[in-house]
Amino acid sequence: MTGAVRVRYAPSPTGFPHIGNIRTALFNWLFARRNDGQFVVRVEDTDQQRLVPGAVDAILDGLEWLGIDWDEGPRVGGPYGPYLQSERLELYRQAAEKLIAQGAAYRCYCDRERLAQVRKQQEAEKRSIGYDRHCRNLSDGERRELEAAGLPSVVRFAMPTSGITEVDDIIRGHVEWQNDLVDDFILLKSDGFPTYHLAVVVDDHLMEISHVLRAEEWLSSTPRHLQLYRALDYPPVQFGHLPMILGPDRAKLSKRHGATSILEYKDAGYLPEALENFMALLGWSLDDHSDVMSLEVVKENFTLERVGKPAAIFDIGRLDWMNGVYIRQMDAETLAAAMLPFLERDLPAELLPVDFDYLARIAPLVRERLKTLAEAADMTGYFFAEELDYGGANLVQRGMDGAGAVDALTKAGETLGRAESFVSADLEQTLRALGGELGLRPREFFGTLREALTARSATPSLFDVMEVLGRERVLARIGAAVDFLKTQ
RNA sequence: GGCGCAUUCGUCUAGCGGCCCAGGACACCGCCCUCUCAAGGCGGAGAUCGGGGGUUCGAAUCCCCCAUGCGCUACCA
Repeated sequence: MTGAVRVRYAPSPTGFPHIGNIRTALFNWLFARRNDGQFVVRVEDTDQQRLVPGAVDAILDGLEWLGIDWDEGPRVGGPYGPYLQSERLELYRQAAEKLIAQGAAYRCYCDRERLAQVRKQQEAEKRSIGYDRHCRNLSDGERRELEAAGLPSVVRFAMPTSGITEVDDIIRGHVEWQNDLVDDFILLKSDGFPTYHLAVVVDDHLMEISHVLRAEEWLSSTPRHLQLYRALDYPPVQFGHLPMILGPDRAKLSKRHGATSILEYKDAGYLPEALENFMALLGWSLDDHSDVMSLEVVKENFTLERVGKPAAIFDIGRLDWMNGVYIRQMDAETLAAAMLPFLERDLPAELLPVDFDYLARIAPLVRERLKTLAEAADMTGYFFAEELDYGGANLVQRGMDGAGAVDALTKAGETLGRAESFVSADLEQTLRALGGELGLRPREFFGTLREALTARSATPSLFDVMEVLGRERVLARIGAAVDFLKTQ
């Protein structure tokens, strides 16, 4: 890598950042960190009409949640600020003026109506090449007249009408376009705001960005940017167009694909580590066998050479698996702490606050069963409940009858009441013995006990559950189950 | 319609001329473990490498054509 690496993530606050946007941020960050470079965040808020309130914070909060830190940008400042394009309008205006002065850009007075007309016409003739350059060849006199009439105008770039523009994209390789097929795009809108094309080139230059790593949807705009670099006499950056991330329907990721905002993944119970690991593997790979790896490992090994070209389809099932892997790696305390906010959110209010020490003993029992933290309340609710609802419980296991179940539970209660140890392994031993005496199969006996203690058919190991519940709760629940059976 | 990019199991991918009649992972199926559910272990099915031409002793890997998908084609980014 020659020269200092400075990359940027330049989100537009016209919506909430989805996996694709964040993956772009992640790759830029990875590239910066791997190459001892700087990572800049710049907000591209040049579309005043489509601004979404709160989007900037959602983007920044999302990055912070993931631990993607930026060296310069909103919230942290930096020597190349401001980092909000809406506060840099003068810079773009100057660039546009300079281009006009040297004949590389011109004012265009065409209104939307005429533009629509031109488009319609071209469509009918099946030759669409964008703006027809109507205002490009206006005489000075005509310009003065239009200006005097006070007509609103935009500034358009005068694309070369011959030759080609070529780029050696770090990821795509050599790509070229015929200049006469690129139309005279708008630089400055009539409201004085720049378009993306002008702003991105001016800022990337002024902020001394070395590499532009962005999604592939921008590849088609690259000849425009390259021509702008040339006209402005800026040394061009290195471009790298990242593969897109598509929804399961193979279309560009959007709201209809479920969770859109990165923060929604947080609420859905995904761990930042898992999400990052998952995203890193969307378009990048380390080798032929590594999938679960820490961000640290990804960072150490991240190179653009190993970024793929084909678009990737976002498969939430794989994210679920990855999340489960990371949950299983957590120790009891950490998992409990991670589960806590979800329990506070999802558990019935009367069961709060949650006793953290109790939670920390529950955590290991559900650790290998959780795919997301959002399942925590559902999976652990019975530990906290005062009373269980046996309405849907299967207290009488197949092969037993009601009387047998009452008998089994009663005997179990008596035995447990005087058990010396309430530790899982000991409980298992005594209950297995009791089950044998009662002539019940483990499946029947433990199944009935499980339902009595949890009102569920699937739980962690019965004896572990009993140990954590403790003798008092266990006896109370067995008693309640017996009462329930007797009133049936 | 024009321009551009892409194309290996359903999905994420490995592969950069012979190690590949294609490897790993998720999901799926079966078996084992087992008090249920998971987790874990073992095994299975699943890709004629989009199709067709070349180049080469030899191609998933290089070239050409076609098809398909996606992106751009806005005073949106």
